Amino acid sequence: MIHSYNSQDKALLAVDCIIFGFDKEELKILLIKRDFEPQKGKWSLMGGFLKRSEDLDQAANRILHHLTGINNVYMEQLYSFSKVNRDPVERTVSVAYYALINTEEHNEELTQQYSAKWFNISEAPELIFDHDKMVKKAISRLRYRTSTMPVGFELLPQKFTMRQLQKMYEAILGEKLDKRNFINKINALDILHKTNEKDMESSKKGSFLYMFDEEKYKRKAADGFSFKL
Amino acid sequence: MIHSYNSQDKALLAVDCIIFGFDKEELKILLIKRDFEPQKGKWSLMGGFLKRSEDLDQAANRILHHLTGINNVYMEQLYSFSKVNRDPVERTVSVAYYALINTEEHNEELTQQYSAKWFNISEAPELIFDHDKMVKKAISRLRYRTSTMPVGFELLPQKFTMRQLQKMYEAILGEKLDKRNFINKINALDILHKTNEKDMESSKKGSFLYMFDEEKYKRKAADGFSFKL
DNA sequence: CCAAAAGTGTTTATGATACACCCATGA
DNA sequence: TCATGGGTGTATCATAAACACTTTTGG
Repeated sequence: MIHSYNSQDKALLAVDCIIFGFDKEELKILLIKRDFEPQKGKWSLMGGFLKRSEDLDQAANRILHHLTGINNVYMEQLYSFSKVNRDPVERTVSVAYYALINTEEHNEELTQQYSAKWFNISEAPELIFDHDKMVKKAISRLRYRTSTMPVGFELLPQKFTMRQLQKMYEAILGEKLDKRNFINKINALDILHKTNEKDMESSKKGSFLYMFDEEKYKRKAADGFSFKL
Repeated sequence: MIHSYNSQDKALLAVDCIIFGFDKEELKILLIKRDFEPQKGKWSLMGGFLKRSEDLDQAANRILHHLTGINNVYMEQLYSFSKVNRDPVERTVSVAYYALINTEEHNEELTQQYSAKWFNISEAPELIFDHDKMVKKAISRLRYRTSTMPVGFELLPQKFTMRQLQKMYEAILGEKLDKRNFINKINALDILHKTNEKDMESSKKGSFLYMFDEEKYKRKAADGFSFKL
């Protein structure tokens, strides 16, 4: 075994982002239509290459920002994909990240520049390379994550109704939930703040708006409380 | 954004292996004493660099084989570590893998060549670079994995007693389990095969040896059964 | 006055936990 | 005969799941 660094092969390191959004009913992903080879014209995840001056988290944030104009969102490293010929042009290892963003907040000019489009996860087109695998893995990780941590609020506006929250969880988990059990569970967690405001759009009666109380959650978490949906 | 591949920075891609073993009482990791710079003489994980001709899984297996002489063990990709200066010599991104092996089966000549040594996880020395972080993450992943999949049998001989199995889970989870509840749960899973043989080493009465019935598990899993310890 | 969504508790079932004694055997 | 670990079942508790009616109000 040779331990000298300079005799080693180097590889291109890419970062691909699975960008999740939610639009009242369905979980969505943001895809771009490639305007460059290879596979020009096909749909793919937004990606880019790692620079010498940044780590992978920074690269993922930069790439997300390029496409959406958004910073400071929930992002998590998913997995590194490395099949030798996964990219036909050059040996490239890709580290996949997934992000949760509020679809309302992205910069539409930018996404238009990239011919990006939101797709329901159930209706997304076939993607290039191994990107379909990445998406599949991202959904599975997201399901696990949302059931063990208060992750997902990033997909909603700051103030949201219980029904919106429930629909979001249903979209992520891919199953219907019981309304009363859901509310009981969420209330038992005691990490939401009920505002006095009502959302009047979805019904005549109106429904109360809630906010995620991150500080409260952090205090409880530090105190040994463990989130479990 | 530039899409040409050849204008991009390349990086060294390393693979580091967290190698877990179990010796009747304690969860252990196999560490090597570095005989090369940087940090010569310090303890570290076994690692190596990705070659052009292999993917990360293959690299991890190759590296594990180099140190232990073992092939075909349970291995799982953990996470990619990429802090810009994590390796002082050169920009290196390291993909961590963890493996579960039966400590009885490794090749001691090889491990001696590398000045490798087994440490109880609670007594392991400080490691170079970010390897401590890797180990911590590996333990946490291992705990999750063992409680949702029949993973861990790899740490035991093919035939094992209920008590050994329980001790193994206790070592991984870091907590004592109730003997009766444990056996009830394992039996309810119905994925072990009870042999007629007894292990006579640990007691005068002797205790029955069991084997993991992988085929049975696979059939059940394909049928929607989900492992839950 | 009625359609449409909001809000609200209790009962039942299931799974998790706690717990103690007899058995077999070699020394 | 006794010390050591092996083996076994039940009762209780906690959490999850099932379930239906009343309220509000804009049209």
